[in-house]
Amino acid sequence: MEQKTPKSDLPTLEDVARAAGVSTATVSRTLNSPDQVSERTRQRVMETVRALRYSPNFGARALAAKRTNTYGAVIPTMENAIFARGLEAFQKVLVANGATMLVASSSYDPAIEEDQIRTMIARGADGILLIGTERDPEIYDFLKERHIPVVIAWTGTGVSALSCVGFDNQAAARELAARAIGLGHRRIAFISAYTQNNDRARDRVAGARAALEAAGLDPSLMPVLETKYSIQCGRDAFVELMRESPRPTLVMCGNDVLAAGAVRAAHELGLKVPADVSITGFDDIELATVIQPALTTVHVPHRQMGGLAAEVLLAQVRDNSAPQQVNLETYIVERASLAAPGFQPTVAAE
Amino acid sequence: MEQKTPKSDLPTLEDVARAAGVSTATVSRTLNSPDQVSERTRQRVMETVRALRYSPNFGARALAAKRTNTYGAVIPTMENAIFARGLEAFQKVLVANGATMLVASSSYDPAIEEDQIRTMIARGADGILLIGTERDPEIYDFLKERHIPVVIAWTGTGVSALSCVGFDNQAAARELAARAIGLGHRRIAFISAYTQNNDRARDRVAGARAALEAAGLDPSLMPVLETKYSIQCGRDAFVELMRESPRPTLVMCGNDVLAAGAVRAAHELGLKVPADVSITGFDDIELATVIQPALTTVHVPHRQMGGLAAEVLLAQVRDNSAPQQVNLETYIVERASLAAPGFQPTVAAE
DNA sequence: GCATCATTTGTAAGCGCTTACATTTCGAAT
DNA sequence: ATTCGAAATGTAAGCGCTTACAAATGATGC
Repeated sequence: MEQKTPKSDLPTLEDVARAAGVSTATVSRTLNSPDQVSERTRQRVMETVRALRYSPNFGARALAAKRTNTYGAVIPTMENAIFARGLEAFQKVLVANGATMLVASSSYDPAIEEDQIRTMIARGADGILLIGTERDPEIYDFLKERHIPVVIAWTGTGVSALSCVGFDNQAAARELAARAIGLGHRRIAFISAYTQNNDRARDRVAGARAALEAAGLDPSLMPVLETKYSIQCGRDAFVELMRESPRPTLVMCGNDVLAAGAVRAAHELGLKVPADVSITGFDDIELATVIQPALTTVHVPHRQMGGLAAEVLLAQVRDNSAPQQVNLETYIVERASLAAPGFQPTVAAE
Repeated sequence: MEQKTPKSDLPTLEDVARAAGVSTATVSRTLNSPDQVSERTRQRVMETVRALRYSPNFGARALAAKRTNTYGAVIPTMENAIFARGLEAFQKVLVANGATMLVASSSYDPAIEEDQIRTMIARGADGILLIGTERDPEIYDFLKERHIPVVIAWTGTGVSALSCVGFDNQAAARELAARAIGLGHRRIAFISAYTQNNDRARDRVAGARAALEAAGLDPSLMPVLETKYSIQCGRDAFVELMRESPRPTLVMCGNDVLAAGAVRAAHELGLKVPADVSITGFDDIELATVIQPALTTVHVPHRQMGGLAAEVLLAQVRDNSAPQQVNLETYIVERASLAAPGFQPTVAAE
C-alpha cells in the first residue's frame, strides 16, 4: 500500500557525471565551488545539469556536508503582523543567500517552543532565530553544546554570548510615557500583553512605570491589565479600566492591536479620543494609521530587524564570526490619539 | 577557518545500538515501527536513547527513507493576514502529525515562486501547498512527474487531478454585488488587487460583473482599478475613482485592506460612508471590524482552509489517497459600510 | 521430542552526496 | 626539450540511516 508512487527516480549526481563524461567529484565541485573547475568543464557540466533538470538531493548533501543551509525561526505566532513582517524580511535575506527558512510557531507556549527548537536542531538547522530572551536556561545549554548559532530578536539586551538584534522596549515605552506625562497626564493605565514568558511586554510596562517614577509619581498606582493579543481583548480590557473612578486620562497599550481595541471600546462607550481619554499603541503597524483617531505609537523597524537578524546569523555560520548585539532605534510617531487631558481639537473630531 | 566549531559529535544510531547491545536495525525499528520489536528490547533501547539524548540525523534519514516529513508552503506573502492565518493553521495540523513546515514567500512573483517550488522539491518536501491555480503548466508537469502531492488553497476550482481547498471567489463577489444592486446601487466601481497571475482577484472582479449583467446592467461600464495590496494603495485608488463624474455610489474592494484604505480616503475627502458612498471589502479580517464604519464584507474561513489543506495533503502522502476538491462556504457579513445610495443613518454617523 | 511457523533480531547493502588524497594535465620557466 | 608546480580531475571512503533478506529464537501442536 505504501510507496505505491515512489518519487520517480530523479537524476543523480552520478547521472550527470556520466552524461557529461566527468567524475562525480567534478560535478559536485562545479556546483559547490565553481572556481575549482576549468571554464570548459564547468560549461559542459552546467549544460548537462540543465538538460537533465538535475537538482541535488538535500538529504544526501546534508549528510555528506554536515550543513543544511537551512535556518529555523521559532516565533510566538504568525498571526501577528509584526512577526510576519520580520519573518518575511528574514526569509528574503536567507533566500538571497541561497538558504531556506524553516518556521514554527509556538503559540506563546514555552513547552511547545522548546519542542520546536529541538525539532529544528534535529532537522539540521544551521542556525536559529528566537524571539525574546526568556526561556529555560537548559535550552541555551543545549544550543551551546551543539554549537548552533542563535540570534535573538525583538529584544535589545541579549543573553550573553548570543547574538541579538532588537531594540530597547523599556526605553521606548518610558519615552512615550514621559511625553504623555509632560502633556499633563497623571492617571495612566496600561493594557499589556501577558507578561509571563514575554520580556518585551514586561519591559514596556516597566518603561511606563519608570517614567512615572521619574516624574515623582507612584508607579504602583498605575493599573495594569494583562490580556491576550487581539483587538477584542484590548476592547474588553479598556471597558474594564473605564469602570474605575476616577477614570484614567490615558490608557497606554502594549501594542497597536490592543490599542485598536481600546479605541473601538472608547467609541462604544461614547468617549472621545483624545478629548475624553488618550490612547497610545506600540509597534506602528498599518492598523495604527487606519483607525480613527490614528494612533500615537512607537515605531519599531520590524522589517529591518528581520533582515538584520538573518545577516547576523549567516555571518556567524559562514564566517564563524562572533555573536553581535545590535540595537535598533525606535521613535515616537505622533498622530492623533494622544493629547493633553481635556484637550479640545480645533477641528470637530468627527 | 571554516568548521572551527563543528556541531559537536552527536550520538548516532550506532552509538545507541552499541550501548544497548543490539543492532542498528533494531534501534531503527524501535524508533520507526515499535510494534515490530519486543517489549523488553524496546524499553532498553528507549532508555539508551534518552540517556544518550539521541536524536536521529535528519539528512541520513531522508536519504535512506526517501521521506522527509516536511511539507512546503509557497505563499505570495506572509505580510497578508489572511495567508498568515491560514499558514498558522496549516502548520498546527502538520506539527500535530509529527511533520514540519517549510515556508517561502514569492512576493507575488511567478518566477520566484517557481524557483521556490523547485527548492522545496530539492529539499525533499513530501507535499506542497500552493496558493491559487495560476502558474506555468510546466510547473504542474514537473510536480506530477515527481509524484509530489500538491494542494491548492484559496481557490475553489482546482487544476484537475490536484487537491484543492478553497472557496468560490466569483460566486461570493457576485452575491455581494447582487445585494448592493438590490439596495439600489447602479454606479459601481471596483478596486482590485493586480489580477495578473492572481485568479482570486480576477474571479472577484468577474463576480461583480456577473451580478451587474444579471441585473441587466452593462458590466463593461464598471470602472476597475488594479493596485497593490496595501492600505495606502486602496486609498489612492479611491481618490482617483472619486474624480469621475458622476461618482460611483458604491466602491467594491477586492479585499479588506484595500477597503480600509478606501474608507480612509473617503474620510479625507469629506465623504460620509455609507451615506455618500458605500464601500465593501472581502476576507473579513479583524481590520474590517475596527475601522469606522465597520466593513460589510465576505467572510472567508481562512483558518479552516489552512488546517484542511494540511489534512488533505497528509492524507495523500500517508494513505496515498486520491486528490480531493474541497469547497468551503463563505458568507456576507453585514456591517455598516454598505447601505442604499443616499441612505441617511438614523443615528448621526459621526 | 520434533517439525512448523510466527516473531524477533542481525547482516549488510545501499541512499546521493562531499571531500581528502592521489593522479593527471598543462603552461611557464629553464 | 625538460622540469616543475599549479591547476584540474579522478578515486574512493565515508556521512547516519532504512530495509530486504537471512538467521535465530520462541511458541505451538502433534
